[in-house]
Amino acid sequence: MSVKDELAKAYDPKPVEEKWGRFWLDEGLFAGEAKSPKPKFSMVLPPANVTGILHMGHALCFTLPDIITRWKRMQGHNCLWLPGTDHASIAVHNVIEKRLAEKGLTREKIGREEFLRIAWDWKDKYAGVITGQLKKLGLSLDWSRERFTMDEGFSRAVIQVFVSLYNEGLIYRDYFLVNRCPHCRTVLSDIEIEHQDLRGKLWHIRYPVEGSDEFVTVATTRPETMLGDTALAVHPDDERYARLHGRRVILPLQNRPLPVITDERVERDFGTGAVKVTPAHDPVDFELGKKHGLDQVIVIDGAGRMTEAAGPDFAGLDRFAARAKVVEKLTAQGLLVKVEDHEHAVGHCYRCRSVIEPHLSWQWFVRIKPLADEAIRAVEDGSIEFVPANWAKTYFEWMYNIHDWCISRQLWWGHRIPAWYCRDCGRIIVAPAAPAKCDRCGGPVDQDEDVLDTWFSSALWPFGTLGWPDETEDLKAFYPTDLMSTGFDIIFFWVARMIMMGLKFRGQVPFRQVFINGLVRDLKRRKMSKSEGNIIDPLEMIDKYGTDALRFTLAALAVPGMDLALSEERMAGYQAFANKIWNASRFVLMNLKSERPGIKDVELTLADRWIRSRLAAVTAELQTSLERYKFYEAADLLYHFVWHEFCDWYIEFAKVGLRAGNATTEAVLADALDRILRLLHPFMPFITEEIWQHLPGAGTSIAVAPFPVAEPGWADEAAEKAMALLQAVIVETRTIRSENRIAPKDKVRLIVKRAGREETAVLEAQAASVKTLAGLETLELAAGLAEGEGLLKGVAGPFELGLVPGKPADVGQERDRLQKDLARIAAEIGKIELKLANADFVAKAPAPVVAENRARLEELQARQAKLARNLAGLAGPA
RNA sequence: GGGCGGUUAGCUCAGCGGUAGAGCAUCGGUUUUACAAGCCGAGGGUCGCAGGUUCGAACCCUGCACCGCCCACCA
Repeated sequence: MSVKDELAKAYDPKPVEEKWGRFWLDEGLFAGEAKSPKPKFSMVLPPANVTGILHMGHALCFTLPDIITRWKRMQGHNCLWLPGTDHASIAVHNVIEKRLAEKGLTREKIGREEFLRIAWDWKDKYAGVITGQLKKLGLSLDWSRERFTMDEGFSRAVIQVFVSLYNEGLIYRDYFLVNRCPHCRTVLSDIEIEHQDLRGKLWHIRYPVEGSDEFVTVATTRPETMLGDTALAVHPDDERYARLHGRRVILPLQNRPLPVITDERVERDFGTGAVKVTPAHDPVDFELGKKHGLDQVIVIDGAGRMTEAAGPDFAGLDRFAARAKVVEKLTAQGLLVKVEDHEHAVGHCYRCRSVIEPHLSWQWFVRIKPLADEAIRAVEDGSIEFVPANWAKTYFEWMYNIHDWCISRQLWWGHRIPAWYCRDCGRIIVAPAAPAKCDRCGGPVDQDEDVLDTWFSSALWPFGTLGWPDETEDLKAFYPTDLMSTGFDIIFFWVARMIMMGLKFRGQVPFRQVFINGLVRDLKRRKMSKSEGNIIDPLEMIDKYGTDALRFTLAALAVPGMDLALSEERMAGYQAFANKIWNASRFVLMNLKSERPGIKDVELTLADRWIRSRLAAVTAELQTSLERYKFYEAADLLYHFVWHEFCDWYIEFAKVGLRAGNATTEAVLADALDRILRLLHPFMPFITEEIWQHLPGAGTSIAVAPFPVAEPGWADEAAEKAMALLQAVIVETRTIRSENRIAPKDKVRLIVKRAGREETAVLEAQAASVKTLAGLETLELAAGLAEGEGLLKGVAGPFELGLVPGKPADVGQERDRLQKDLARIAAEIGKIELKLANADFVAKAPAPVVAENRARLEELQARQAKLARNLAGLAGPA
């Protein structure tokens, strides 16, 4: 491609994204190398849910690490970023079972085998949707290593982990009260339950005391569970109920005698101080039941319907219908004392939002404490670092209070539990492959019907994807990974478990750092949700504003760990930025001959030296920001530098140099653009690649071009000071013009009173540039400004300016402005004088601070004097 | 009940001990040959409240208020 190729007048992202997206993949630029002398940088992408559709949360969570990866790659790292998908068992079940239901079918009717066939078809068809959408984000993923949590190798890893934990006694089977979702028809772990405060009722029910006319009143939020009561509990020291110790009460509706037990866990102040105990349907009661040896009567089944044990009046009823009927019957029998409003937390399924039912059943559990202890240590000793650090607290809080993890699910889509039960002797065999027969009695065996929690398999993602349990080259080269980027909502679900499993099975942490990004919200700070209708769809945004604009927006809003408020306006702003880059590049390319001229130091103009000095500084600052994952800071830095320094000042100065035929300025311009593109590339990969490829001497791809380093020789304090001086003169002149309504086409004379020798020399040398940028007819240096000639006066740094307009100006505005300025300066002077008058300040503040204040005071006083003179000059002739 | 975060310009947010910042929005000017998705200029804030530490506090400490999350077995 040659420089002569015209760039379109406005940037059109679509063809560019299409072209380079394909190019990067075709060239294999993002493939990690198992054998490489370069330092490695590896990450695994949080596996995308196969039922998923790309949303803004993904866009954020993936764009930020992509910035890091692209940056590392350009710095010469051997980068691997491995993508993949997650089988998402409950979500897939919900989708498929809903479809079956539409045809009047259930999974039980079609059977396990047929169901799995449908699920695999479905997965093959739809997993591509999410991965296709991921590709549109321009992520530098190594698709040649894409994995799926149920692919052959990964499944082998899952089974091996299960077997090995079982053999070590870290996985066990138990008859336990667990959470069950009646809708999804599976049990769930504790963290899959979302507690929500609901306004409910507290029903007060009288239980007759056996062999007397007395009653005891208990309070409950779930009257239907009383059918399964097996005791009544009071606090041992509660004198109100001392008379009941050792006696029995009669359970209404069931006419069953219940023992009265005493336990310190009963809160005397809550309700009536007497509590019904239902070991099969309440977690606390379950424990009380175990402690006191109570019966466990199951009155609600796994589908949320009342069982035979609930009695003929209730059997078969839905739990909520049963509640109404229980209340009705109690009322009829005069046993309902009162009903109070009562707000309390109710558990809901995190997938379908149904009310959770405590459910007594045989399940598999991970004995988690030993794993958690190691995982806690890894964060405590800094082997793993949370960014921002305060998320470690959340992690610790959960880890210290962790409960055993229920990992069996009554579902079919997933990794089937590798446990077999002997039909004859009941022996449990846990093995990687099906045993032919019982190894104890030779009887036939049946495999456990359940599958494993999806999170059990995703916990192995960082090493399972790299080939474990085989000692592959990839595993050796890329484990442990360097960074994990994810949302705080899955710290417990996923991050903590990866740490535990990584340490257990690799003896090493799965990643060095965890970057926690915030939630994407709308401008009113609401969570984005379909029902609210406030979704900002990333694909739609890409379509409207371009991927680069979307990425830059996300980066610019990304304060580590903080939620961000996204708006389309913001994206439009960064689309404009992309366009600005585009046009600045067009300008540079238009002025560039087909080969880049060399840079001769002696030919460097002041502006050339200045932009190189700034470039060096910005490059260094960017480095710091990225190292700390301060994406917003990095984005802001680049935005400001490119737009307000490179475009607004340097290009304008360079025009003067170019007109004079300065080849070095041409070269500096091209070199600065080249560097700017490379600095921007991690944030805006597409537009930077497109433009960069137009530069003479471009390499294969900007994605593998070296990331700029701050050139130590480019820092140039003198140039920065001189530029500040020129900018002050130019801005002051423009302000005077604007305030006095001097039309831009009116060329004015500017008279500058000479100041210090060096400063005056700078101005003199740069007169051509100043004239162009300030729109001057002439720039004259004088020993003083004539008074009373209707000069419009201003102050710029050490200079006093006098402006002579072609036409007489409206001086009223100017007077207002001067007066305002003076007032402001007087206030500031007052503040500083007060400070300096304070003996404590002068004595105790560090010397440089005091000196700074003195200098500032002097400067302000000088400015005040000049402005006052200007005002007086105005007042005269006006 | 425990824990975490927030409160700074109209909006969204930086700043976290020494002159209050950005983007957008607002107002005024402007078709200057890279860009009107532009250019030039301007206005706008006792940094939630009350105490304290300090020569000095938006920033550190204490308390309070209001918002938002997370965890939790008062039925």
